[in-house]
Amino acid sequence: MLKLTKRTEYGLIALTHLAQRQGEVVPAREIGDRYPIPRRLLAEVLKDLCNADLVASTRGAHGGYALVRPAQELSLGEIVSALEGAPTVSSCGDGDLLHGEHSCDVQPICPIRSPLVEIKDKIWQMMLTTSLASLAQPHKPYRPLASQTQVNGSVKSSIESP
Amino acid sequence: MLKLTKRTEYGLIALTHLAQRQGEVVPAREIGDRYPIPRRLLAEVLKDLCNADLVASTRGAHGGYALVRPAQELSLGEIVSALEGAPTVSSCGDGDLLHGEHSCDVQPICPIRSPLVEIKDKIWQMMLTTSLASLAQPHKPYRPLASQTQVNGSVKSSIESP
DNA sequence: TCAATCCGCACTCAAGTAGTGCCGATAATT
DNA sequence: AATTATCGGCACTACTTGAGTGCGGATTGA
Repeated sequence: MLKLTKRTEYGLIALTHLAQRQGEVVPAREIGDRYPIPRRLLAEVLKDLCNADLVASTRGAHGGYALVRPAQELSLGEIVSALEGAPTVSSCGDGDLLHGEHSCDVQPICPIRSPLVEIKDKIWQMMLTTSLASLAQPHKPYRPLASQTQVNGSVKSSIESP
Repeated sequence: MLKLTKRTEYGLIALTHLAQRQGEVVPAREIGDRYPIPRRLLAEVLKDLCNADLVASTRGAHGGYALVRPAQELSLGEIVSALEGAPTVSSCGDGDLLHGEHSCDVQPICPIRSPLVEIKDKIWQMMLTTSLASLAQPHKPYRPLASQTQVNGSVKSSIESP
């Protein structure tokens, strides 16, 4: 339903916490104490981040986790990719579609493949160009993008649905 | 996992088809014949689009569906919202968060709420400013956004994951 | 040795998604 | 009036994914 999972949410919280103690080795327990995240799940998430080489783990007493790169160089895209895979948006178009390849059972007459892929890539690009550091900062008020595919007026703002 | 559902995919196919016959009343059967979409599911999707007043239905023989507005004035956001609700991205921040309200069990120390909401809104804004008409057109090659939160180099391009 | 920590396997439970069946209501055609 | 093509609504099954948990083993510092 186009939403990020709890895993990602927890991962972002953990990474943000690690970012605040850059250079230090922080045990998972400390993070679990500070935020209402199920300990066991947090461990799972940290393991994934470790496998993706976004954090480094130290075992044994006084062990824990640490960022392998400064938060400015960690993109949201990498984090999401590590925790739930790259966003796909549509079921077709998961391959290397920017260059014309595809495999989709609605093909070859599927009229929406390429545009949907374009949307996927927009989202993905945004994530790749958003750093963990920028997430940890207090954010600026939202400012709509200058979009290239404008809708002629009459865009409803009744966005939320039950 | 940050993807649109089949319902939305089918809906976009159907709407694109309707857009090509703007003004005409097209039976669901015609759409079902042209694309490998389960008939029954397609009917379900069209019903939802009808309830959301994106298409109008005519019953009886020679009945069918038609767009209520030209495709240029139909936003992707409206369509997605009709078929699967507005994107939430994070579990917290589903209310009117642009103006400071929130309810989240990780609050008040959740360090990622606002930024995640910001991301959600970026995605949402993109969908609201993308028209159905632009989806139906052959798309231009992808061009990265000029983003305001650039990552310092070293953004991996190994995007796809198993 | 002991305690704190990470590591790995496997499992339950709930929720969401995909898809289907059936029959009634409506309306043009004959 | 009967027929046929179409939409409308209810309810159901099967599958996939997500959230969360238990347990014991391996590693390392004190």
